[in-house]
Amino acid sequence: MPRPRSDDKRNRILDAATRVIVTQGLSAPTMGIAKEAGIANGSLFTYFETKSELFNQLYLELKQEMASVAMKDFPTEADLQDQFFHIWRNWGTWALHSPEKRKALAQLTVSDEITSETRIAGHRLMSAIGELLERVRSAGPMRKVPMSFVITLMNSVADATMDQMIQDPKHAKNHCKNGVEALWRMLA
Amino acid sequence: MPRPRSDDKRNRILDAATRVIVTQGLSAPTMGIAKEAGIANGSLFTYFETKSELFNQLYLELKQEMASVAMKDFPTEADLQDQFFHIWRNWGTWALHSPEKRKALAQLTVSDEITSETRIAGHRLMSAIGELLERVRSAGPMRKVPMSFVITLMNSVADATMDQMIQDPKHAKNHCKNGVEALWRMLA
DNA sequence: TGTACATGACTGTCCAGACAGATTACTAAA
DNA sequence: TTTAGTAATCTGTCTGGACAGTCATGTACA
Repeated sequence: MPRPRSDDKRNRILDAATRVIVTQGLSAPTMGIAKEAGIANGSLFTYFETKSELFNQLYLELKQEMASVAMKDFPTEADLQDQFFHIWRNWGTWALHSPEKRKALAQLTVSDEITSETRIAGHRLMSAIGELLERVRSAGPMRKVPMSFVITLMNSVADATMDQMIQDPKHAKNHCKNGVEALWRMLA
Repeated sequence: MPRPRSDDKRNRILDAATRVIVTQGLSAPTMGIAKEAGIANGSLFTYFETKSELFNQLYLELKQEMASVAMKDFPTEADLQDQFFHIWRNWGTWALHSPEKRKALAQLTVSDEITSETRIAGHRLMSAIGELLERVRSAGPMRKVPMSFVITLMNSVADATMDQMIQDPKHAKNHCKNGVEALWRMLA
């Protein structure tokens, strides 16, 4: 057997990319990412064929994390509103603890390096939340509004909320509550 | 007097930039913008010192247009909700007629080429709408929520609405109504 | 006729990705 | 346990292309 590729190194590259993207944006040289990860820039390309590939993988990784964080300790038996508040709190906590990951994800989301296949795969990761949202939508004032619109709305309110929490962490809990209540008024 | 700089040419550059940004993103070569505007690439730099400068100017120009479109035929005497619906309809119409400008503006907004001074100047252009929004906020369930948060929320709902309208123009009017009603439930 | 704009070839810089040689993890025969 | 063999990764230098901005020359307006 030949020399194996290390998962650890792959993760170090993804982590490094996250950090570098936050400070330098998506135009950051691969060289910088490699250096930050503690490897030669050439090695980066054995783990990710192209820079674009790296960004797409990172997008999925971050989206994945965001989805699984949201569902942590999910209260299966609680009522719909409590379930929603739960997810919201999880997101808030995550945003406060990993502001870099969130920033990087935001940059990747608006980038056109991310292919539509990657985006679709990303959506699939969020399907559990989508189903929950669907149950809220179909019973409220937005029952005749396309689901895609409702998803977009939820995402933007969530984003705005997390921004506010990060910008003014002292009242984070309050902002979190304000955000989810605003969403709830909108769709329930 | 020497040969004068032409305002027309300046506008042609800004228009060209809008179009090129939509199809190629902000990394579009200045060469392409110049060609699209029908001038030599060198000339672009007599009108805008740097590429960054061009983008900042374009951002302001678009923001300006968006603000003035919003206030067109403003019903000074109507009640608050009607005034808001009016603005919303104007935005919708604009989005349908100038989808390119909207896309370009969206790209510029998230770019870090746009300085904070430019952003502040951009906000000033929207102050009329801000004051209106303030009157709604201070009388509703969000009266204890920071204005900055409310502005962000309005912007995201507006964005989501316009996206939906462009994506499915047949039911644009409906989507427009759905959007503003969602906003209204949220803050009034 | 002077002054500023217009032009497009040109330059210096930057960077993604290739490459050639060094290194490593692992296997299997001795 | 040692050793030789193998196939992959790792490294850092190198290259080819792209691109923002310059500049020398030409041109048009007052």
